[in-house]
Amino acid sequence: MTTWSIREAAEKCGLSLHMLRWYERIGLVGPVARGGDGRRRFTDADLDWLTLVTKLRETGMPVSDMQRYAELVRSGAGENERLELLKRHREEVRRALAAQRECLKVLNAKIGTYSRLAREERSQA
Amino acid sequence: MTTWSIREAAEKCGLSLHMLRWYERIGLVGPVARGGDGRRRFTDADLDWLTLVTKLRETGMPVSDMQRYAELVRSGAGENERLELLKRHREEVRRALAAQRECLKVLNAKIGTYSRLAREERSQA
DNA sequence: AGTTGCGTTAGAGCGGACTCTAACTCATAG
DNA sequence: CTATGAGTTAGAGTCCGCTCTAACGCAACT
Repeated sequence: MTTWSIREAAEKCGLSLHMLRWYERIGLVGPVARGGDGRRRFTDADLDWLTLVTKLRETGMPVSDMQRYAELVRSGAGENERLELLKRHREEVRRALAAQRECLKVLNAKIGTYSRLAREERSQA
Repeated sequence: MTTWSIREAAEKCGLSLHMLRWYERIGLVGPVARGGDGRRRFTDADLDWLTLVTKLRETGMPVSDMQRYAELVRSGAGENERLELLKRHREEVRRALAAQRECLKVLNAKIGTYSRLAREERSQA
């Protein structure tokens, strides 16, 4: 089974070395296995998990919620609560999505008028 | 011309009294006119601006960028830089939008499997 | 006259999420 | 055999965006 150094893992999942260590410390991932020299050896499963965690973070799930979720997954139980957490976050994401779309409309309109102004100014000169 | 107390303004734009004062302090809005008693009187223009500001914040524009934008608008100049700021933020919003969509897919899949598990468990009992 | 309520200011404090530092251990290269 | 480099830990520090506090002013009610 192939495993990855912290550096490789960082590369693969787009997090910094600091973040990987910190995520492990706070229980957001792992505990990650160590090699004979005491260094982290990330498995593919670790990386998959990190990919999920990254997506959740990127979309604004609070670290504390992710900690709770990770804890439940590690314990192998609490399916109901896990479902709850995911559903709650999904609602959050949907809300945010709507807000982004709304804002995009406003931005497009504003950018349109500014660009129009610039064009007029140029043709006037 | 109708104007609004800080309380009414807060109600209308969904920000707290604290936030309205703070936004003014840091130059994100106003300066807001005062009545004879020294209290704020928000105009409709102020409220429109606050609505925009709120949208920008909700979609993650940094406060410092909004300060800069507000400063330019107040000065009445810097159309190019304003355009820049808006375009940059639009890119950011588009990026976020894509991330949210991506995450939503993952969430739906995960929620699907958890729900399926729960259903099976129930029917097994 | 006093107390209640809404407002004012400037500044301190807080919570979240990193981000960096110091001190240490190994392993390899020169 | 020492110096370089990649890793380890625990803890301190930083940045952002609020959020709260203290001390005060004014006006209306009782």
